Amino acid sequence: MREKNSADRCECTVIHEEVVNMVKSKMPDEEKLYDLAELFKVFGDSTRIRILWALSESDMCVCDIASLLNMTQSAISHQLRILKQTRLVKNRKEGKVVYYSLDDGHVKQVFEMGLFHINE
Amino acid sequence: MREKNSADRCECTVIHEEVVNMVKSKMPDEEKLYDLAELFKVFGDSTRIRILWALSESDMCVCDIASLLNMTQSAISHQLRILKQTRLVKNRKEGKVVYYSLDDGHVKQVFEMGLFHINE
DNA sequence: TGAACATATGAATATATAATCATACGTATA
DNA sequence: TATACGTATGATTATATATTCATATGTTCA
Repeated sequence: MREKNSADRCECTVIHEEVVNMVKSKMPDEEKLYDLAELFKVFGDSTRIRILWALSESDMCVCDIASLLNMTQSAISHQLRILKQTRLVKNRKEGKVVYYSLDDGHVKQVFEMGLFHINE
Repeated sequence: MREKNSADRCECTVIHEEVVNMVKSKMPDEEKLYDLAELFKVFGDSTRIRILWALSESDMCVCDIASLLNMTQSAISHQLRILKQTRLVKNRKEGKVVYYSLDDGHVKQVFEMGLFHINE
């Protein structure tokens, strides 16, 4: 029955039904794959990735980052919010100044994985 | 002089000029970070990530994938083109049928890295 | 050769999202 | 307490991109 519905939607004959069923049984939860895509999406923007890279070198305040990347304070602040929501960065407030830093060590590992691929 | 320009753009005083200069000297090439963002962007779509995951289980033809993911053949075909351009998948033709498979082993590693983060 | 089918693709549409702009908020200090 | 400054944020705009739709391409087989 599920196959029928799929066939309706994909408008083509299932060529290898056994393969499809096997793969379907092994696929992770839909939700988990969506979360994974969301995580990668955060890394998939050059502004955010440059912010993350910068923070892997040193904690910095919003103004520092804006200066470093030659962008407006507002643009940086918006992106930092996204990075914070994803728990990739955290911040601490000292008076008027807010310092941002990486929230965990995985960020660097994900970077290295990506560069490894590119450098081939 | 570079600092002046940055200050113009970021519309705020550089708070820690030494930090900014230090980080600036350690940042990878702009181009490399853009490439990295582009790579992650490809992973940052749930359709593409589900395709990649499926192909990590078994080679499949376009029709199989469309059936598996309950999407149209056209949508899958468009996404496969992007995955092929990024050299994440490759294909072989057998008659009318085109079989897609992962182009290298890094894909799986990148997945695992991402899931590791999510599962915390 | 013509019909059927698997796949690819250009154009159009719909939606997501990054940057900008104006402004609000919070803190230090004069 | 008024001003200056660092930061945050809602609304708008501009752009990117995922999907759909219609159709083209290429292959098999009768």
